[in-house]
Amino acid sequence: MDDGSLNSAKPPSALIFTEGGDISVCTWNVNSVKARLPALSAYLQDKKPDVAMLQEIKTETDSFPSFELNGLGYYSLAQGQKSYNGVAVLSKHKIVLERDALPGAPDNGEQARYIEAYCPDLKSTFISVYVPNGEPPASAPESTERLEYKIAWLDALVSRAHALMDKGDPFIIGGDFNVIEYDSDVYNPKAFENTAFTVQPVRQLFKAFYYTGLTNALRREKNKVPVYSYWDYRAGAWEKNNGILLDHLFLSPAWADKFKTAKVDAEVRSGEKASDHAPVRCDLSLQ
DNA sequence: ATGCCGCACCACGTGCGA
Repeated sequence: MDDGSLNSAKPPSALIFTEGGDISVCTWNVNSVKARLPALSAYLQDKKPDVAMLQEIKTETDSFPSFELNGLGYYSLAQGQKSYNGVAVLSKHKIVLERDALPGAPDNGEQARYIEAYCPDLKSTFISVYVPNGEPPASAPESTERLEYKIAWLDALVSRAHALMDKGDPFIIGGDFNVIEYDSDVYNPKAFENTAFTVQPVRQLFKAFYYTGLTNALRREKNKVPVYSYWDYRAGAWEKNNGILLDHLFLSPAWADKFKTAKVDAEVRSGEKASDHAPVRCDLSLQ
């Protein structure tokens, strides 16, 4: 079972774990792992993150490109579904699957939005999350079903964070939270007023992550200009810097103590066949 | 802004994303 195709051969260039070094972790909504394979490979070779949490792989678990990524020196674990959603964890160090669904999720994990991987070398759990969008479909603009699903999902995620915090072991949650925490996180707050990204219960649940004792890596940086991680493909959003900050890395206390830097690798958004999200990356000291 | 763009799929239109 643990020698399955998704986590099989030892990567040829597996990084040797060195005491006292730094490690780098990132989260990236790739908007289809297959369409993004060239850009993803380039990014992994450029930044060499030790662990990458991916969202919107948009493919089934069995068709995740684990062999290609293995060739780049990464183990991978994926939880996919056809066409939509799907999450994965890549790691230069061996990882084992802990959970492939969020405990207490409103649909019992029918939508692939959560994966939890444990890394024995780093003695830490890494969790990739893709929080539901929550906006109603165009065909039923008044419906609140999706928003209710999002709220229930976020509520379950906060509960999971509490449970992990109670266990006391190090962990990092990375993902596309689909929440606009502050008005300054979006180019045009007015346009997102009273949407599933900003409504009070959604923002409240985002704040609840801080109350569990988690640290938002990007917020440790004092940025003077708006920092975004998503730019719509449409209407020249990237060129106009019409972005939104949606992607975050949450660190458990042990990791927060080792925080060095965090940033959005925004230049990735301008690359060939780019995702509409850029990676968010954090360097951590192992000392 | 009803839309734009890019992605996947029983694919040459439709649903979805944020």
